[in-house]
Order: sequence, then C-alpha cells, then structure tokens
Amino acid sequence: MTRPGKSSLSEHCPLAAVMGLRERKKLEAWRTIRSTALALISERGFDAVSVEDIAGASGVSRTTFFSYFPSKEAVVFDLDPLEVQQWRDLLADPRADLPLWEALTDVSLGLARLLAERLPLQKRLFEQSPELCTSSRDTCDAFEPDLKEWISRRTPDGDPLRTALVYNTAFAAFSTAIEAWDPDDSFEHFLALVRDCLRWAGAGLAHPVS
Amino acid sequence: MTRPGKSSLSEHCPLAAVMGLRERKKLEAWRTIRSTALALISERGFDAVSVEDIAGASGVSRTTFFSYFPSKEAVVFDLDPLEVQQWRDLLADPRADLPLWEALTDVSLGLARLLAERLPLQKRLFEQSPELCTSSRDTCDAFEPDLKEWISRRTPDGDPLRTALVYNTAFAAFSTAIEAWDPDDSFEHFLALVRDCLRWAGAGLAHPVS
DNA sequence: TATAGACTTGTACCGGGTCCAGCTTTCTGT
DNA sequence: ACAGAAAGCTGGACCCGGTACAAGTCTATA
Repeated sequence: MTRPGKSSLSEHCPLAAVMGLRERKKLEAWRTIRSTALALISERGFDAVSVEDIAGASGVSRTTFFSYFPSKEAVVFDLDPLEVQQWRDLLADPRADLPLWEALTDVSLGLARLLAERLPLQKRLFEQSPELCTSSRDTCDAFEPDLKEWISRRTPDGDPLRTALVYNTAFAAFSTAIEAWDPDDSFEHFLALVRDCLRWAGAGLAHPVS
Repeated sequence: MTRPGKSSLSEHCPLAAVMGLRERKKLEAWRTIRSTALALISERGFDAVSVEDIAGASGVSRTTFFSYFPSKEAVVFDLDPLEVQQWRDLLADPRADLPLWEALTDVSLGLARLLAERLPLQKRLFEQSPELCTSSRDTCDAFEPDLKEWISRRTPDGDPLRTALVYNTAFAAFSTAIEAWDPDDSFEHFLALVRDCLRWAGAGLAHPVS
C-alpha cells in the first residue's frame, strides 16, 4: 500500500515500526495461524479440524503451532497480543472513585467489547460441542490472577475469601450473560445482558424478585 | 464375615440382596476400580498414574475402565451410585415452603456432605495439578440439568435467564467455599464456609461490607 | 439347557501434547 | 560487513487419553 516489501501487518499495527523483524514476524505468524484456524473451524466445526490441518493450512509445522498456542482450544479463545494490551489498560484505569462492584461492571463491559468480535463464532461452536464451554472457562481463567489482584486491592484488608467470592460471582454473572446471549441479537443487547446479570448478582439473588 | 460366598459388598449395601448377580458384580467392580485408583493417585499424584496403571491394578482391561468411567478424571470425581441416589433424594425433598435461596443453601449443604469424604484428597490433588480444578467443575456440571430444573420450578415463570444466573451464582459460591477450605480444618468449618459464601452471594456483593 | 443379551478383552487406530536434535534466521558487537 | 550468539522452525519419535470393533465369556430367562 505504501512502500513495497512492507508487511501488511503495519497497516493494522502502528507499533510495527518499533518492533524488530523477529517480533513482527512472530505477530504475523500468530495472526495467520489464528485466522486460518478460525476459517477452517467455522467451516467444518471444531472437532472436524485437527491441529495438523491448521498447521498445514497455515504453512507451519505442528510443533510451531504449539509454540504459539498452548492447546488447540487456545487458538479459538486466546486474545490477540494487542488485545491483551488493551485488557491490561482496562485494569490499569485508575477509577478508584467508583465502588468495587460498579468498577467491576465497567471492567466486565470492557472485556465484553474485547471479546465481541469472536463471540458469535464462539457461541456457534458452543452449540456444536458443549465440551468447548469448559475450555473457554479455562481460557478465561487466564484473566484470573490479574483480576483477582485488582479486586483484592479494592477489598477491605484484601480478604482472600471475599476476593475469591467477588471474583467467582462476577465471573458467574458474566458467563450467564454469554450463555444467554443470542448471536442474532445486537451486540448492545449483549452489553445490556452483562450489565443486568452483574446488577442482579451484585444486588443479591436471595430476594424473591429484583 | 457371615455366610461364605457372600460378597463383601453386602455389608455396605443392603440393596445387594435385591440386585441380581450382574448388578452386584458391576457395583463391586466400580468400587474396586475407584478405590484402587484413589490409592494409586493419592500416592503418586494424578499425572503420574495412567489409566493402564489403574486398570492393571484393578484386574481389569483399559477398555473396561472406560466403560465404567467416561474419563480418567471421572474416577476421582464421580459419585458412587449410592451417593447419586442420595443426591436425587436431596432434590426430591419437598420443602416447598422455604424461599428459593434458603432451599438452595440446604441443597448445597447436602451436596457438601456427599462430597465430604473425598474432598481432602481432591484438594490435595488440586494443589498438585491446577488443571484438575477445571475437570472437577466439569464433573460437577453433571448436576447441572437436575439442579437447573429444580431452580426453574421455583423461579417465577421459570425465567431461564434468572434460573441460569441463580444456578451459576450458587455454583460460584459453592466453588469459592471449596477453594477456601483448608483440609486441615474441620468439616464443620467447611459447612460454615458454604453457608457464608451462599449467604453473602445471596445478599448481594455490591454492598461495601456485609 | 439353549439361546439372547450383557459384559469383558485385545487390538488397532486417532489426535492432542511434549521432547529433542539439528537446521535456518535474526540480532548484536566489533 | 561479518562472525558468533540467540531465537525460531522443523520433522520425527514418543506418551497417553479416548473410541471402535470383533470375538470371546458370562448371566439371565424360558
């Protein structure tokens, strides 16, 4: 588009200028594998695509695939390196003024936006093979350490029990929203669901109706 | 202990008299495999014991192992057939008078008691290999259909979103209690944890302190 | 006691995941 | 610009969990 020999990557990633060739190639490979994988999987279904298929179609060896993704599931659920950065920014946002549960709702909505793009595909895959739901929870657990630390800092005395309870409950609410969302509905609908679930869970489910 | 030829099973299981030879042998095999597996695993650790090891030590073939347990993890987490019966009894208990969340707490406490015996071992295994936590959640999902239906019946209009939210949140509270429990503490301590977690989650976590 | 049906077994196979030794590519210091 | 260090890629061997299947063995039933 500009100079010849310039990787297509730089269009999507202004950081490319700063990265060495090594890093740039790595990111490019990551994205190639991911998009190839998603194409194959969304076409044939998760179980009908083997890691070899993905590796082959990506022009890479099986071994290399596993050097980029720790498991077959990860290629569906892992965040793009840039999105990981956005996730960290979300947690770093110094909105110390908000009460815990509101701040947590904000973070959840931010996370929802990060997941937005691949969510419809993921929901379709869930319907095909429910075992994947488990794996997705696994992958979401990648956020656990960061998020728990974030919660802990906002919890009186950093009480670990309370921290864990808040984390797990928020996670439950978030998962419920994902479960309940119909990919045919708008994305705003999904955000509303996330908000509602967190509000209800935060307000307490013991009351007959909220 | 009494008449010769009488299976040791009948001491534990008065139903044995009613069961045919087939069923009795099956239950006996199930228990042999389970206890052999737990012995090996608690000694060497989960990953260091293969299904072949278990099958071999149980005097049974690998194929047969998988006809009793759907996965290697299941041999650690599945409920004894008799316990499954107790679980169903728990759900059938017609305490329609209690409000949903209290009734749910009762059910959770009942479940806790069913899990009691193997919980210390399971917690030790969790520490060794955190991947197992996931599998345990999997296995607990075996309760999901029953429990969701149970909740749905007690939810206004059987609203599926609310049902899912209640289920997931209760599950989160229960898991938190399991996470937080130290196997060196008494079992009553664990029950108290379950109660507390459910109470807090039910009362709403958005409040600064409960 | 014979037969239908359940249970077991060995074997072969698939696919995910790890390990390793050797090769190619990029980076760094001079 | 070049040499050596370091990082990355590759194929192949291997382990293990899980499934399929055909053949055998045992229990139930009439």
